[in-house]
Amino acid sequence: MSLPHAILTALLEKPSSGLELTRRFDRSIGYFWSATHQQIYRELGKLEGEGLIRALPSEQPARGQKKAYEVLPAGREELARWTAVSQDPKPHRDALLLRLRAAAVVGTTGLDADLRRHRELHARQLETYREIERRDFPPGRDEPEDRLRHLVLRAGIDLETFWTQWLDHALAEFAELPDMPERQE
Amino acid sequence: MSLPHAILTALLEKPSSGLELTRRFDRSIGYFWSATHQQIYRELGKLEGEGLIRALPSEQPARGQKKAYEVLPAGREELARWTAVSQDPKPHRDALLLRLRAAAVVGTTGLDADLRRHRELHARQLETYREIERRDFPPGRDEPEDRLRHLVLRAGIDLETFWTQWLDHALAEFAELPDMPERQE
DNA sequence: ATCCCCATGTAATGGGTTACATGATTCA
DNA sequence: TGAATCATGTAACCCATTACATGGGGAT
Repeated sequence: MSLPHAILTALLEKPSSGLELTRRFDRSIGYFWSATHQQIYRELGKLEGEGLIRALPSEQPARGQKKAYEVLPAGREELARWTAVSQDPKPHRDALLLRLRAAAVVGTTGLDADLRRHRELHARQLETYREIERRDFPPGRDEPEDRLRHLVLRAGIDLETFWTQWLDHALAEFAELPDMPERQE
Repeated sequence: MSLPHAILTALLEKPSSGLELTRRFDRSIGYFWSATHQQIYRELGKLEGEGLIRALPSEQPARGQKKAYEVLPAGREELARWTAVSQDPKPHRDALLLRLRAAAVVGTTGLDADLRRHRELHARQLETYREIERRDFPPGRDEPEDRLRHLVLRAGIDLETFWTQWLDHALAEFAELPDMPERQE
């Protein structure tokens, strides 16, 4: 139940059309709450129906036409309410860890290539985050909003750092391991 | 598409009934691939239909009766195939980070209490992991299967360590922040 | 007998993913 | 005018979540 609130946040930061939102979900918000354009359009329709946002009164709302939305006061209130309310952390799901556990039973054949690939993906994401940090949070500025957003970015940086290091560790273990073909018991 | 493979792994480690599987998902496998008993029963039915597992031929399969399953050779092959195949990492979704970003716009009221709560939950999970490590991986043993499973546990330990530290950091920032009521712009 | 817990399920709902459809604009 | 791209959507399917249902066994 967080997609609508992700959209409200993004729209408060800057009123946008569906496609602009989609692009911003690919870049920034989506780093910790991903969404496809289909989800976004569906949700924009719902939010408008509930009176939390409205289409900016400009062009004709025909099919191929841009339609920008802005947040209404009710939407801002809903977001503030949701932000303040206590929520339990969702249980994780990590397919790579699951595959390692499976590999302990059926053998590690083929896994290390993918571990290397994941390592590179995480390293690249880490580099992306560091660029954003250099660009958006140069030393010196410290408005409260900046500090909060920087904190979020820091979580991303530290998580990607963890994963690259852990994968290095895992690959080192793999190098020492006997090949572990899948043994029929 | 990983739940069936999580179940195959668990059943290879030890043939079990639906409820036993549910309990083990609550304890160990579920730490990185959670599932409820409804999901598990549904999936057990599917896996049996596909000929990947079978019910152990023992008791009568009446409604209130235990029914244990074991993995068939086809199931082991499917798991080995899935383990070896390259997979893209799924995009994350983290509601807490999203709430922080929302807080940068609508104010931080009420958030720090929940940050503290999350910190305690992560600290407790970390303690659980450390106990498992002491119990299951005492110094000295290093069968290949153990090293893989230990590697997975290490990921859990390091992730929880990261979160407790990051939340400490976040709470320290909050303490310094002006109260940031939600300002209407 | 009744109550509670164990064990296996069914049904309804909702969100996410993938594939496809349609109109508008731009450019060769 | 035809192709490519932008922009907004629809539809179908799958998976996860929540609530409920049913039967068996043990304890008081």
